[in-house]
Amino acid sequence: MVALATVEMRPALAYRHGTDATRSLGSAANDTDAAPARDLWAMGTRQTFARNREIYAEGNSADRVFKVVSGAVRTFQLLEDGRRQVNAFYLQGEIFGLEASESYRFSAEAIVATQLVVVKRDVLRRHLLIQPELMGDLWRMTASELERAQRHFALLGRKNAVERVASFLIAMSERTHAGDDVELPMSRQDIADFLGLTIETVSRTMTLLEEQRLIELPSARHVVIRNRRPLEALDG
Amino acid sequence: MVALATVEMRPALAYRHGTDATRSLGSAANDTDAAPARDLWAMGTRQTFARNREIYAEGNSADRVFKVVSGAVRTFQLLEDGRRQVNAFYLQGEIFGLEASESYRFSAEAIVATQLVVVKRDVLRRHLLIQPELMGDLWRMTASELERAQRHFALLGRKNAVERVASFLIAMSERTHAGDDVELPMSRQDIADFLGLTIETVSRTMTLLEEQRLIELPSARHVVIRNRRPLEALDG
DNA sequence: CGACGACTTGACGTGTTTCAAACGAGGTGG
DNA sequence: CCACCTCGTTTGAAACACGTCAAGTCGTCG
Repeated sequence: MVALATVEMRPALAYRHGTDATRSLGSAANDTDAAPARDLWAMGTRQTFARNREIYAEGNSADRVFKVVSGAVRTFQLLEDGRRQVNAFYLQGEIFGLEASESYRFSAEAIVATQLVVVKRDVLRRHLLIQPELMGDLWRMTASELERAQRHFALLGRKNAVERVASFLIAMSERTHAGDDVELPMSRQDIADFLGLTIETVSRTMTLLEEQRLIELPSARHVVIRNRRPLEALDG
Repeated sequence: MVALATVEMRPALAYRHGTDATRSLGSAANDTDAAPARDLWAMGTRQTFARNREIYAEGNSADRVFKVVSGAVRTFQLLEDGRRQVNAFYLQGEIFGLEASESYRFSAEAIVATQLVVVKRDVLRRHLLIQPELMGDLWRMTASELERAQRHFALLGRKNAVERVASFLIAMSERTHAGDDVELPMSRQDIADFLGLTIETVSRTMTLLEEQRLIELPSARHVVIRNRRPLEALDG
């Protein structure tokens, strides 16, 4: 798919691929040129959501983009028969809700009490008129989501329960950048629906990893990575 | 994710979402304004690949974009232990190989004898300097890929073998737009690696669908959809 | 302290994988 | 033209991983 990003547009708003989306759309770093209103997120409003509160629903008009200030968010789809597919989790500094289409294709909920920066579509649109090179950033953000989706998809394709849970824990530990201590904001059910497993299998697998001394479980939501290498070996 | 597409850039190169990518990047329709070299693909070169020939490998510099003229292409990743995850199939008129990063994240191979239009990254880059609004098209193309990946991912998440195969057949019949007759260019192994199943399960499932009169199988690669509704019901 | 929700553990059932063999279409050579 | 080979596909039987159903434990909050 042709890497153009660095070529025709100066990376005023550098996007670090595949990792966090913190610095996208001019949030923090690389603000070398001091054009006014370069930081899109500064134009946003803050909003807090209580645990399990809906942020938007699938099918709603996609009129806002969000960035997580604190807390955690899940996006998901409900299948007719009640099965739920959790599409992604978004943690501090990560961006979600950017759609190329008219409406949201997933629902979004706060997993725990969550603070967000919200930018309205109109604002983003007006911003784009002034700064058309922002379009490149939108592209890279979507590309990054695509990469994440493809990675996740490879995981669901041909991996067993242990590999899935291990991959998940490794990914979480990398995203929270808190070393070997991982505080999970989401429930076992969330994890299960994310990994395409049942809650019981997730639980049993966690216990198994603990028995094998790969992790410790001081509490259900607190995981300590004890032996990272073999855990990463289970990953891709 | 904020629908901006139709707002700040005129859809010189309309992209039909989620379906085929034929008309993207100015190939055919909507060329209302007759700027020179508006059709990017006209600037490409043709290239043919024999069955099972590599088009590019994972990790190669992402220096070309491709459009399928005839034939079919698969993109995939190989896991260390030899397992293969087929990421996508590309049929006539569809575009692949567009990366926002520096290198290809999948390998691509011709499934059957395949003719492609190839556009070099340099050409696309130069094109973008003249026509920066093309960037919006790149974005929409990536967004469309994302949508496809997410759809596929929901499929792998929580669906059984029958549902997966049914979804696959429905999707193929829609993409080939040849009514109820679907000619499958890919092998059972390709399908299995795409759906996250084994070749035996795919085969058994096909037989099962035939026994239930939902499809006919004049030959292994030729599927006739006999009863579309119940098949679609198995889909999402 | 008691109750509720989240998580864990156990026993059992089942769908998919695994291993193995047979089948069938297409191609080659006698 | 038929025997033979090959490769992809189908079919069968058994093993296994994960799901299901059910009970129990843990932690939190009133």
